[in-house]
Amino acid sequence: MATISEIARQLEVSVSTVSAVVNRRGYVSPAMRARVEQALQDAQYRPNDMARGLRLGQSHTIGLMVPDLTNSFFARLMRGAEDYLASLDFRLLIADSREEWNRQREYLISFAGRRTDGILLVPCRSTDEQIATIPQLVGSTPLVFVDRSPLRPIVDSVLADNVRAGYAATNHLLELGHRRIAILSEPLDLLNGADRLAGYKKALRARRVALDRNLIRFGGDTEDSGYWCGLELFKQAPPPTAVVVCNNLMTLGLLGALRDARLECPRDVSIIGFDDFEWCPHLSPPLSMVRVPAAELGSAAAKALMRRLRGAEMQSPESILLPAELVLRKSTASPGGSAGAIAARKS
Amino acid sequence: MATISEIARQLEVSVSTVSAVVNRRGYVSPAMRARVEQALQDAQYRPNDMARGLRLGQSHTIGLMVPDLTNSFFARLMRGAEDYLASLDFRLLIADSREEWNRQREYLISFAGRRTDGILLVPCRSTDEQIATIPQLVGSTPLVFVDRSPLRPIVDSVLADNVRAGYAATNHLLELGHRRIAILSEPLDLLNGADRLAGYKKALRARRVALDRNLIRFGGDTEDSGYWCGLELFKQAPPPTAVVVCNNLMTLGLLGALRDARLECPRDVSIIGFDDFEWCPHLSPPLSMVRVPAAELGSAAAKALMRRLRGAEMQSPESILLPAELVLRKSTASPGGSAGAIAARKS
DNA sequence: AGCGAGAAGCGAATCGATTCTATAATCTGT
DNA sequence: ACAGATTATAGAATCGATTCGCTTCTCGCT
Repeated sequence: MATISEIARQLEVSVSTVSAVVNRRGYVSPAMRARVEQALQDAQYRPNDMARGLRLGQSHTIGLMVPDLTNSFFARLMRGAEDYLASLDFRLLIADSREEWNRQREYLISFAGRRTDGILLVPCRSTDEQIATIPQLVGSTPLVFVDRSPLRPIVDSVLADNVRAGYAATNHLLELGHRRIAILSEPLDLLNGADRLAGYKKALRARRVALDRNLIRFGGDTEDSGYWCGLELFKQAPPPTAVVVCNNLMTLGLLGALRDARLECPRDVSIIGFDDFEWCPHLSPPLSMVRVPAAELGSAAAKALMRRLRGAEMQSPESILLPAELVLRKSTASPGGSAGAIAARKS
Repeated sequence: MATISEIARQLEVSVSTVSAVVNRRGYVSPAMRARVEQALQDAQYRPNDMARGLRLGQSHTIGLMVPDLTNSFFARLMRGAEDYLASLDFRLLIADSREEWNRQREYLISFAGRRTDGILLVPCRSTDEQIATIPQLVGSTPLVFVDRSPLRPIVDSVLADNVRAGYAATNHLLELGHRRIAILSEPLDLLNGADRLAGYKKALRARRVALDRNLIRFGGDTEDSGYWCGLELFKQAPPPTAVVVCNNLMTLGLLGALRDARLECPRDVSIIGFDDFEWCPHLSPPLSMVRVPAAELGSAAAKALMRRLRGAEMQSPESILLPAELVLRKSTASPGGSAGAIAARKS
């Protein structure tokens, strides 16, 4: 592939002239410009981004790490970030930690090695000590947490308003008349898991419904964990009449557990999940969900990161909350068994 | 972030010595090695990949472009490629063309600019002329088509055995007794769309069932196109009793069309889709699918690309076909209406 | 003692761009 | 016609690594 100095030699001009043409800056006569542009065309010249990045000390690249790219929630988040960044002519480097700290670690080091200008991180589950090492891994690269963040935020974060979302989901079930409401929570190591559970507790307290520890289960971000936690829940006597499920994969798992326990939704048990996805309307039954605005999280995070990049270096960590929306379909009903699909409303 | 020469100056040694330690090559005394390693540790040194790549003339990076990252099929394909490449210490640069030629074009140029060592391309729908320009966009970067390829392959490609898959799906319906079998095909600009349709035709011919042009519809890779094509199909008199749908998004759309046309699956119409996905078992009804081995496509393509990279430059284009598998659930039955779930078998 | 081999480390060129400075050429106004 | 400004181009340093060749030093062997 042609280099700028090859072009210059061939034209018998200096590299600085060719560079001036490529970057449209400096004084170049129209005649010279035309001659150079023709040569660039002919040679299929593409500037070497590594050389350019080395010289400029920046790569025009943002790293984005998510815990599971096959989860459409994160794919949509990525699109939101990509749309915004592409408009500023930044490229996105995508990495998938698969919820494994070691992968995440390797990728962060790789981001640092490539000198990405900034990093958007949906952190994988990890211990506090691991989280604390992140700044050392990425050096001085600006970083923004998206969707998930450590309990004690160390840098900017962009999250859904999970307390309100958890509250709204639980409250909807309470309004339908449920009193034995279970929750399939995420681990509490990250803020969104903790916040959703907090919202759940808050809603119960507001209605003076006693908290039953047996109705709180902790799963992971897998279908399996939803399945097994679900089976355990329904083994209890009396079983819960409704379940709040804190992410989409666990929701699918719970659906499987219902099937195997020969329970019908929403007749025997109501379900409300998190992280709406495209095929929810086609499931049986069509699932009521808390729709977390994935794409908006991505773009808002990208925006926050860019703000850090240009100036604003030294400001204290900031946390942005985006509202989530309750989408009601057919998986929730009154505990008696009567159909109870209620008009959708904002949380 | 520390550079190699800063480390060298601080230690009062030459950069070549530090480099030798970093890369474990050349003669360095144990004492010196220890001293340098300590300094590297302390300074959190990470080699600058841009500088290294510039010098070495290679980036240790492979570009992967897919038409839709929110489609779990492509996400799984990506994982297959990533797993294999990570084991060789290559990094993956992921791009999402969103089925738009211009995006794909920009990303390919960006890949070339970064001097990716190779490219894995699931091409977006495009005209023959557009396809023909691809080699110019990427220069001499080795390229492998994955999952989709142009009708006349110009470089290596790794595909599913789509003729056999289309044949198997259609044949299954024929065996159940269907005679009016529609197909929701993809456009014929790329090989897999054409091949699946060819398999369909071949199966009909083998059973001496006449081809009805009205039963062949062309959609895109969207839920919408599946919905509208589906509505049109069922407006006909007599309507088809079964449909082969050539990708997963159209399948979801068709499901919506069935609902709106008040048809029940499989009682009124049988459906068999392509590109199995995780939540198929939870749909209503659980969908029978042709499972295309997404991860295997990804890893096989990565493997083929690496083969090109080390030697084998000058060999003629090669095409690898991977078998697809028929997964039968509850969306297919005999046309009379009797349930007809049949034990799964290999295609 | 003399010689060569190998070890240990240094210095400089190089990759492909950008950009500052220097210089040559042209133009402007009086 | 000439000082001074402006325009057009060339040259060289620089970014952060790698790597080749060179020098110096230490041994071991005869």
